[in-house]
Amino acid sequence: MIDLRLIREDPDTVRASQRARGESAEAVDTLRAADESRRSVVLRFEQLRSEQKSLGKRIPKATGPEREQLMARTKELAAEVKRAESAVAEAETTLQQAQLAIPNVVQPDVPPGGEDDYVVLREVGEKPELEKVRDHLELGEGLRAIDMERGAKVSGARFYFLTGIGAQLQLALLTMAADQAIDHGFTLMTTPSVVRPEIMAGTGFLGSHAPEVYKLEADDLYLVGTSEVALAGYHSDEIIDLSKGPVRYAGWSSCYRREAGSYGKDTRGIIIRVHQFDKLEMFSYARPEEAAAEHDRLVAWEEEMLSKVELPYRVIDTAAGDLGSSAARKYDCEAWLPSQNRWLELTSTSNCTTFQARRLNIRYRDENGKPQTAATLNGTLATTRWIVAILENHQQPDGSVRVPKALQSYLGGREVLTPVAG
RNA sequence: GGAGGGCUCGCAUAGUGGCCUAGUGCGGCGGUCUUGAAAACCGCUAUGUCGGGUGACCGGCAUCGUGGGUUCGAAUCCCACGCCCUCCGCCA
Repeated sequence: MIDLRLIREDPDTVRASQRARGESAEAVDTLRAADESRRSVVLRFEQLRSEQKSLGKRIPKATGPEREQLMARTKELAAEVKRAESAVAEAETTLQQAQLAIPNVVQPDVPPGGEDDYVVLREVGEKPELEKVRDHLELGEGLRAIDMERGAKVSGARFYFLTGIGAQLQLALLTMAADQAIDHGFTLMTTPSVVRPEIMAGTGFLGSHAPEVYKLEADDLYLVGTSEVALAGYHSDEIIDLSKGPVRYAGWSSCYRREAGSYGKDTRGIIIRVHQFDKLEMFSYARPEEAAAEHDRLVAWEEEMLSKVELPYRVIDTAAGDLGSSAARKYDCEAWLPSQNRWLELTSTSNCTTFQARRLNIRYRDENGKPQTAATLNGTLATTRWIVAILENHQQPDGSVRVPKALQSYLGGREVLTPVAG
């Protein structure tokens, strides 16, 4: 939810942001008008209410004709106050709708444009030179690590089993990520997979993302698509202490996504779109002035993980039109995918500035002890999808897969995963 | 699924129509006293929003789980809902 002060004091910045995203700049004026009309009806209500209260207080002491007169006047006022009050309620609804229609203000240096207008910030590592490229599914099936067929049999398309070494590999990866996060001062959390509507709405996923979200209709609850939702909700309606720097959580959870409208896309294996996967997510609460620096730290920690698993990757600065509604800036790390000769998103880190926290009412106290809205940030440290890149980049001609050094101790010292015969 | 209890300014509690401008205790902050500390005593101690000066200030209004209703007037009475807890039942 956008800051109304910004709309009042610097609407041009918001208009520019809307244009960069490819969205309506007029929405800014709609919001300004709603803000002003709300203020005027609030003023009227408060004046009437004030008169009603002060006259009402005189009634118990008044007698005779004075009392009659007061009663008559306050009775009138009661009706007027009621009308004014409903005008306020109406104006507030209008205001809120206009406010929710505007996504977060993008940071000034975010590239404008859509999905393909990202800027590559850096490319790290060497793409492997492979004579014969097997894709991750062929490799995974050879290792008896991935079972798509039975996933579909049991749960439908886009579900899978990780079996044996596949399950072990995921556990190793997530555990390594958790250890790294803990080393950097994060508090490890396992989080609820199911959340209340106000939490899901507060994190911004019920806007344009709504069709992506699983809803448990009978219970009016939602399945989370990332532990970001639960970790953002964790401190909702609280005033937290940020005086000693950002508060950091690492959430370990399964993630659920409907992937509506993506039928027929990326259907092979566990590449891009599956309904369920596991993730280790970083989440930071920070003072707004330190959010950009924290964002840089999050991306650095993602790169640390990528280098530990020895993957060639690049970092892109996502264009304005491809940002989620809560994000003011987003960096993605994409690993090389040999089987498709392209880059595959493995991590995504967003600076949501105060947008998400305003809606969830998450605040901190500034130097003067005054409550201020906090900034929130999130970033991926490892997911099931990383297995795809690891298998493909570290494959060997015989179908075996080299285990990156840092990961070996998490796999009982194994240096290579070898195909199972038969 | 059934039954019961609860929801008040950080925590704990008081408050059954106007004396509530929501009291008290704890905790926290500041001060007095003290060589220092403790104790004691004194003071302060929510959030949002609107308006005015637009500097750390002044005033109004709202908020006692949420939304309605009754009333000149609601923390208090009525209705609906939400959430938390306990017990019983059922259960991977």
